[in-house]
Parts: sequence; C-alpha cells; structure tokens
Amino acid sequence: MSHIPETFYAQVYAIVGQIPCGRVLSYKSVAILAGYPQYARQVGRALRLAPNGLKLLCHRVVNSCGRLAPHWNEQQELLQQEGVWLTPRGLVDMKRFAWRYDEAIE
DNA sequence: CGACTGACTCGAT
DNA sequence: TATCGAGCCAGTC
Repeated sequence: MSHIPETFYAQVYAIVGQIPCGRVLSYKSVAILAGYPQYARQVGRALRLAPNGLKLLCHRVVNSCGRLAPHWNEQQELLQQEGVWLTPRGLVDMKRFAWRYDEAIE
C-alpha cells in the first residue's frame, strides 16, 4: 500500500466533478470520499497537476479552513460567480457552503 | 538513500 | 483571529 493506485486520481477527478454549483469541498473530504483519508495533500497535488482539458471544477475545493489555493486569485472570482461569498479575510464560509454529499443522494 | 517541499489538517498557544 | 509545531505522504533533487 505504499503506492497510490491509478484509481485514486480518477476518484479525485470524479468526486470533484460531482460538486454542485455554489458548493465547496475540502481536500480532506475529497480524500475521504476517495477512500484515502490521509491523502489530503495528494488531493491538492492531483488538482494542481490536473490537465486543463478535463475542465475540472477545482475552484470548488478549498482547505478545511475555507482558505483558497495560493497563487490563484482567479479562484475567488469563479466562486463568487456561483454565489459563494467570502469573508472579509478571503475565507469561504464553510458552515454555509460546504457540500454535504448526502444532499446529492436525494 | 536522505533532505526538502507543498493547492493539507489538527490541536495548542 | 493568527501562528506554530507535529503528523502526514508522494514527488523532486
């Protein structure tokens, strides 16, 4: 188990693709949903390396505090276009915008 | 093989 | 609220 299987990245892309418009998910949550709870860092890596051709909604993934990705200010605009407000300090209000996947089931 | 890095997280201060 | 340190793990040098 010392090697990330191909399915991990595929899972990450699939999960991120399911995040509804106007909702966000943390790296940790994506890692858990992918089946690798300890791989939050790898999720971040996966998104950073993700080819643009996939049209990923990686702007809907933030860290557990609601902090946005560094060196990528465009992410803020993308989120605001979807109605995701940011606190005065540039943090996503996770209590309000975090996606609970059980919402998707029904 | 060891040291360093980073789109992470959590608890303590 | 902001910072710090420890734990975390694949990739890079």
